[in-house]
Amino acid sequence: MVRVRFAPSPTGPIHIGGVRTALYNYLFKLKKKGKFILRLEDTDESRKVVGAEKYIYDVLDYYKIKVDEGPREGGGFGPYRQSERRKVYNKYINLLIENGAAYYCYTSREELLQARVKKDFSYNSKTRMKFKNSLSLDKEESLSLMKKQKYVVRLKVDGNIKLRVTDLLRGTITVNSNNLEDKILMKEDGLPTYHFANVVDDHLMKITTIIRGEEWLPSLPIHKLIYDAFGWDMPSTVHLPLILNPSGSGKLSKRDALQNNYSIFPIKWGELDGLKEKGLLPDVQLAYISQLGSSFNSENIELDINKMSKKFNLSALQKGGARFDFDKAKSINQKGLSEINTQFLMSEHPRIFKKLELALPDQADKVVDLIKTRVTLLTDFDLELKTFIVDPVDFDESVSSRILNSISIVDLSLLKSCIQQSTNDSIKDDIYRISVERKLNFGKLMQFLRLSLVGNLSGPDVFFIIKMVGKNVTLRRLNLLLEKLKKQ
RNA sequence: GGCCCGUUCGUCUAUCGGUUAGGACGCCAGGUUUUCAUCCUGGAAAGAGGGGUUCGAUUCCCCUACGGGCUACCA
Repeated sequence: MVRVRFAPSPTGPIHIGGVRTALYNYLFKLKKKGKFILRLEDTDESRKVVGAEKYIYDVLDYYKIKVDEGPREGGGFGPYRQSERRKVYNKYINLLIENGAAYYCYTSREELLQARVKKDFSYNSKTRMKFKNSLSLDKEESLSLMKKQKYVVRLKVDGNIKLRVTDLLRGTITVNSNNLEDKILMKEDGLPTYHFANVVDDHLMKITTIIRGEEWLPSLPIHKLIYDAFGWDMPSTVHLPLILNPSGSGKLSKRDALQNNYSIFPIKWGELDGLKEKGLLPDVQLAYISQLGSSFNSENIELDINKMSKKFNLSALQKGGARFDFDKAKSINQKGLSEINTQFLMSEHPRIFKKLELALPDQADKVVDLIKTRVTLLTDFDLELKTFIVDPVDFDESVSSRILNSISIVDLSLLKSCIQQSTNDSIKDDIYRISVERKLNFGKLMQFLRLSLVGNLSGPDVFFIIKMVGKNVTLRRLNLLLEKLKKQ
């Protein structure tokens, strides 16, 4: 049974990199018919942010990623918040101390800071005896210090050992243990560090495959040593390439997103807009992210997460970092919108279509049916729907003056009676007949009609607009423009 | 600085030693459309550099360069 985990730390809004980690874990779980575990890595009291846990759940709900076991769902391997697992960590750290794989360290933060002034300093097999710890002191001294002051627990890493770790994506990585530190496993506050909690929990929660970001690759040898110290098998690992800024350098940043009007967050966080607010459909976000840094889902893009999972394969993953490209996401969104079920779209985003439904209760779905094929982002609907909701206030004067150069206001006014007497289906033919009879440019007449309806020369088919808003509104708008021009 | 990972069109990627190096987004041109958008057709555009191995290297190895990550009692 495949068991994967998504293990964010509730220190703020998760961003698109975290979403991708969650997505790949979820796709792998679906494909393998396994379990998806949510574990909150909240061992840093000082960095905990109120609302961050809720945000994680909101985001998973938004994407319809279902958690099999987690803080809210429960499950046989809980608790699923690391802050609630102190007893577990205490038990296992004692095991390591007993078998000599870990030791107590009484070195203060200040002393460490001082030691680090030398830039190549490392707390390891070569230097540890210079510090106060349970290896350098005799038993009584150590015990009395433990009572008197705060201490941490460190992993005892033996020197000059050739370590081999294997990553499913990157193959075997060899590291000399001299390059590793005696990492802190338990902090002064009695909570574990990431390295320790992660290993203990992954083992206890029977995680079979760890899929996480590349930033964890350097600590993999440390984790391997901890597994070895316990005599546990290490789960397989996949270290995903990082998502990089679209331009410039570095991993995806909030700043770059703000400057270039996109977002690295899924949904709103405080004042910060998410990709949702930027107008991307949730399915589209996932589909785009799924192909970032992999060749997966790039041809015949699949938006349905269940169908996506059938095609999913770890071998499609790329090793190099990938730049985020909002334009590509937009293009997928455009396709997604044109194919989406209109009723579903309208019910999922009531706020966008509320005014339209009030203005044209009977025609709203027909309008949306057409407009969804014309827009790229959800946020584009506002402008496109406006024509069907309110009369235009401003008219493009460069267009009206160009038309008046070849057609008089009197002739333009003929459009009114023409529309008045026509049925919806015959308007086009009737206007064409007038243009022939009066030797008027048909194109210009059409432009004028469009100008009156929309305010400029863009927008959907003129006769579609007339059919939707009705003859009365059409005539009103035509009048509005004619009156305005007469005054000039 | 040290350690680790990486490097194919502007961007995301295909290629598992022999290809006119393919696709997608973006860009440019043309077509369809009464307009705009869509849609259709076409175009420009890539193997970081240097050494090997090989009949042959984008593909395998080494070096350099460049990019990225880690280097906390943060995850």
